Amino acid sequence: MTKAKLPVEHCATEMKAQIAGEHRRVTSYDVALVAGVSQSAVSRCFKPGASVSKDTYARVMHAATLLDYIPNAAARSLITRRSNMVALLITNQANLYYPELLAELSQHINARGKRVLLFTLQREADVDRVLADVWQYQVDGVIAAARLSAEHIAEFERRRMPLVVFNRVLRDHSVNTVACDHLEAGRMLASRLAAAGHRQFGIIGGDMDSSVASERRRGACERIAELGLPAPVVVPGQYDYRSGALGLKAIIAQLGGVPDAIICGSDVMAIGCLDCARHELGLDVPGQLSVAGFDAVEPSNWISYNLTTLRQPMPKMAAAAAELLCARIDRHEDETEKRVFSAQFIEGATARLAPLAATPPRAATGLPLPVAIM
Amino acid sequence: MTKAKLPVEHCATEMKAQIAGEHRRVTSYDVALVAGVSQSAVSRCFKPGASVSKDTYARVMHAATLLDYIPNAAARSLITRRSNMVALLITNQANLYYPELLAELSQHINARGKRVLLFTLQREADVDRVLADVWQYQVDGVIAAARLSAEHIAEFERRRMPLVVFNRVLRDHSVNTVACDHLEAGRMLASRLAAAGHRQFGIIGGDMDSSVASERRRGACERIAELGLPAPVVVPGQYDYRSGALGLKAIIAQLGGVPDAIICGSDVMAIGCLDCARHELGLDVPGQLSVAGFDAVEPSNWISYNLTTLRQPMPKMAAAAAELLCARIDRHEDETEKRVFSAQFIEGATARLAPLAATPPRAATGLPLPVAIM
DNA sequence: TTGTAAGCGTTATCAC
DNA sequence: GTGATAACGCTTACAA
Repeated sequence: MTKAKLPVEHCATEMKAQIAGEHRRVTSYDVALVAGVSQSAVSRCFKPGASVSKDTYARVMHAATLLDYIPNAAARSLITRRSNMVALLITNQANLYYPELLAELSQHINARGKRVLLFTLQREADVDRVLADVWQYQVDGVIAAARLSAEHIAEFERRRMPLVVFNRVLRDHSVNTVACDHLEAGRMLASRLAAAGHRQFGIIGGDMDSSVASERRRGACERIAELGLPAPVVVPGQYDYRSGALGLKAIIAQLGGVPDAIICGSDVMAIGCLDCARHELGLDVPGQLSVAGFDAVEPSNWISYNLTTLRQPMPKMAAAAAELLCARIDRHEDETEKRVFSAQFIEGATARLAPLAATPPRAATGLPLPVAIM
Repeated sequence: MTKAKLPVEHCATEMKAQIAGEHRRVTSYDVALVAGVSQSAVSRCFKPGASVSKDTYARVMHAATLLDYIPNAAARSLITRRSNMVALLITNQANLYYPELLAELSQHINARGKRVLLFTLQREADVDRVLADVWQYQVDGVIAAARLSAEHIAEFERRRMPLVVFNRVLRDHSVNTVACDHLEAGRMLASRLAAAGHRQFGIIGGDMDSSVASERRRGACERIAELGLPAPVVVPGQYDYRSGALGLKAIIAQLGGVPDAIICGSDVMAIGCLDCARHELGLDVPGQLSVAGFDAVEPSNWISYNLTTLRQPMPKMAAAAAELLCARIDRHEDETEKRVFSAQFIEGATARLAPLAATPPRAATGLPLPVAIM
């Protein structure tokens, strides 16, 4: 009885050897031959929801496993014009400081049946070189966590390439965008600190490469000016630990003394600033000096720091980016949308803060308070 | 005179409109038509080092830019059997704790003209599901920073898929491997601490998912036993900050007192342990208790911690992985190789250490001391 | 150097 | 439900 079943198996192993010898790949045609059906029948078996008889399906699948057959995605994408790949443009810096971003994005994209083709950028300026590669690989869409010029945007439109820009707001451009409102976050932080009586601010910005940090700085400066407080001392930073200490010293030097509060463009700089203030300069934080950052990175929550900071809702943002892109790809939605999330204030313990009642949320955005509805 | 040149431009714009209307892509055939050459001539122009006349090249390139033509990588890979894509399998945990790994790998792979197709794993066990996708996408090779079973390895061989396993040593398998010697690192740390007089150890391991942490634990335990010291108290951990504090308390509870030293499977756990010891339990580190970790993550170097730890040479390891894989892909090198790097000891200031002379490097590996050469 | 023509391994469109 | 056949957009002998 076992003999009756052998022919197929035997044929399959023989064929596998032959295929290997010819340096070919196992194709749907080979499977068809073994299964005793047509090549198109094999193709249908691998297309979810196609009409195939139970019997055909079983024989094809059996032959396929015997031959280790897997459909070739390149050939498929040639005819379907769908690669099921999404390009992700991300700066090394972004991945370094927000490693969870990649994980979240990747999960959401995979969950929608697509894969991530990764393009990491040393600097934001590398976008040019990288985009040329992106076009070649026939990706179905792009998520760009990097700054794109007007020309870049235009090229995406010319090529009808679905695009979602992540954490970079491009005004005057009709582009799908997911971002955290860093300007608002900067304003919010300045408001909360001002409300607690801080008057003289120091600001450690990000380097010129980081639009995120500069938005935060701008927001804080705007709000400080609106409140009629003394002009803050602004110094540049590189987004890293060392910049925190350097920035703090630069601010003290420029000011000829210790400011009331220092706003840092990122948590890592804030932690650098904090360590320097406490351990090098012997300052009492927050007694003599308040220090605040942005991002709520993991260490900001550690006992040694417990930093006053603002959290970007990364998981939500990642989910939104994947959703927006897939809507354009799969449902050909044409309307562009900008989803802007607010940062969440984390009180921490490195800044003196007034009770929240004194600074209602709307005040933080600089908008007039709404009239009570009832 | 401008009119003489217009026909080509005019023809191109007209053709672009038509192509868009037909919902086709711009192909090399379209370019050929505009340039007035054959399709194969266009193909040759995009193949580096092909023989094309200066004139033909210029006309083709002109037509190509007019039409926004870019060769289709899917079609190319179909015929060349090269996708120029490399799959990278990485656990979310690995990316979270070693974000620079991704950047380094990506850079090296891009530098060799290949792209990274990213497959992130929630847990190491997800490898199964993910591998099925990997085969479809016709990648040229795979770097796996995840644990692979013997069956997985066998499948790679059956499919003749080049593979480099990263930071997981698979004994009894002929597989290209790049790793840090975590066993040795564990032994080294135990040796250095023992040499400084620590006798009673506590060990906070990684969870079962992390082979890295368990190798480290095994190495430390081995060495402690060899030295005839009391058996260490070993408690599990999740690789995160919280596990450090929980682990410390569990160890103290089991031991009925504070051990001489605690070895943590990762820096983040070590930092958690350190914060708990100092700020919660009021212990003097390293006066009453030594704490050490592994990895030399960025925060370990911050003033507040200055952790005793061991660094994996990540940049070198990433470079080695890319090199090994590309050698197999591009030069069809068949010999498998295991490149194992040693971790670098970072003294830090959270453990009491004896001067190095007392523990020469070879002793740390458990090998007999070499006879002096001179 | 250039053009012709035969694939690469699928999916899609038809008749049957 | 199933099987021919024509794409998809490219590379690569081979002939000219």
